[in-house]
Amino acid sequence: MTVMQTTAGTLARNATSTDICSAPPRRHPRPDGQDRYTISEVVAFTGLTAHTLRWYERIGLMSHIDRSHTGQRRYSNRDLDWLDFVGKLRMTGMPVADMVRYAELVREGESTYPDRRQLLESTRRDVLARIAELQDTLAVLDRKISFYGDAGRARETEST
Amino acid sequence: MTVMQTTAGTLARNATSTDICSAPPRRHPRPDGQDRYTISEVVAFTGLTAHTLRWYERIGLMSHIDRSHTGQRRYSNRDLDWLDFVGKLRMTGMPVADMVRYAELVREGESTYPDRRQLLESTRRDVLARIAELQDTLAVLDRKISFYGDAGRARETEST
DNA sequence: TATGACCTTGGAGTGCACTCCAAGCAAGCG
DNA sequence: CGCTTGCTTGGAGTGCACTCCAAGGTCATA
Repeated sequence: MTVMQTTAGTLARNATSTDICSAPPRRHPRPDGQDRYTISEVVAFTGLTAHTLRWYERIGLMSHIDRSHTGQRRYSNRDLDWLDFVGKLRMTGMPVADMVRYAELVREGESTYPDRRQLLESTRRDVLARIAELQDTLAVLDRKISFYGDAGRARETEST
Repeated sequence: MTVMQTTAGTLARNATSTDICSAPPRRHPRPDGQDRYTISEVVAFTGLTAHTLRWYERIGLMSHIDRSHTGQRRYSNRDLDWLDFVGKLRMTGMPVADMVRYAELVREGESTYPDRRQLLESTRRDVLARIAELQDTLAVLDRKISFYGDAGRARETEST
């Protein structure tokens, strides 16, 4: 355990260091203690839809969200951090099923550290490969763009 | 704009410069003249399935493929180049519908150069953005991996 | 207390990009 | 000639990741 990340003057010491581990330097909408966001607030913060948030919970991508006395969801800063991380994983192209697998590992506790690490390292390799592919693609695009070259000068002054 | 990237001594002069424009330095399986590949050969070269190849043709992502006297498809080196490029576009996350749009522009001839250029430039911007996102994700992964750190050392010696 | 915005659920529907199927034609081989 | 393998077609099916719906309960404001 023992988080310890000395990332300069981050006022982020917010991670309770239980499970989410090294928290990103994210500024939460409200400080810990008042972090009981409704689903629509989370929609506003994350850009996900309420449908998607409920669906994430149903499939086990999020552990059970805290509820108000009448059964409405109340998300915490921790949940926001998790959603943030899930967003990153999603960007890597990782299938949701694999993210659920990771979430399960997290729920199982510290004993799954090696598995989690392996999963992340394999993801890391995928990301590196994808970046390489994209850079390759970029080269192709540049070649074609320069071929079409000044032919495109005529119209469209708002090209940026 | 004016891209201008002087990428060393590109020996690429093979493009007939009709439509596909600046062809990538791809070595074709057979030289021009003997390039009448069956669908299963193209499957072997590209990794796509025969289903997908036929489907690409049906939706207009490929212009009509040459046929043998009995009606079987015979792909040319040019078709292979196009599939190569389509593969690149696909990697950028461009929806198939947009690729079809590009294919239509190509079919319409030189008059669409400006539109094609614009489309590619917008794609280029998307690619750059995606690379940036991925690099961001990489940083997050690295942070987490180093958190899980040596906890994962125990088993699995084949980590690479 | 009533109006309207917000929240709940299970289950069904959507859009994308394939992916497969059945029925049938064609070529090569013993 | 029959057999196998490969190719053809239109249309239907699949899997993923949402996305929406209907029917109803909750909450803040007038």
